[in-house]
Amino acid sequence: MAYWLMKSEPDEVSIDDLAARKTVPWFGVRNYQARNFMRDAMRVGDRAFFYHSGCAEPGIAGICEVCAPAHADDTQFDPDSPYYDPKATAEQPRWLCVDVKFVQKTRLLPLAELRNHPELAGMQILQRGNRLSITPVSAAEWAFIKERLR
DNA sequence: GCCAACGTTGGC
DNA sequence: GCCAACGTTGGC
Repeated sequence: MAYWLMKSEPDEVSIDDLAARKTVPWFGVRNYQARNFMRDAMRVGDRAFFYHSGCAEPGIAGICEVCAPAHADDTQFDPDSPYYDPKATAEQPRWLCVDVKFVQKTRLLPLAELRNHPELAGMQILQRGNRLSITPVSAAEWAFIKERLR
């Protein structure tokens, strides 16, 4: 079982939205590295920190769990979607998503606080210029952060 | 709104 | 295959 950090803009899907909907497809990933994590490395049962980005209070907002393996992201086929990709076809989808289910909402653990812990300095999300929306989290980082989410 | 960093595109 | 230009991400 592996651990992850998954970014979402709360305007689009917040931890409260996930709590209300129970499960959501992780649609809208348009980066090959993040797609490949979903396709090749994420497994049902993996857990992830649900991170709010692009908002007033960026940080970890909760925990979710992968509940379906990677499948075609429907938004790539929808001309009305901002995630539409004209080069994608049903036979050869380009973009995939896993489904995640709600596990718990936590206190908001701000990005600034993550940066304060030397134990977390190696986290990919904290590296300069990092933009990847899905990043792996080590077991040690997972345990350290979970302890501080109470 | 600004800006640094990064990924993608497309001409050559 | 190179690389400049462009668009996007995301914190501040």
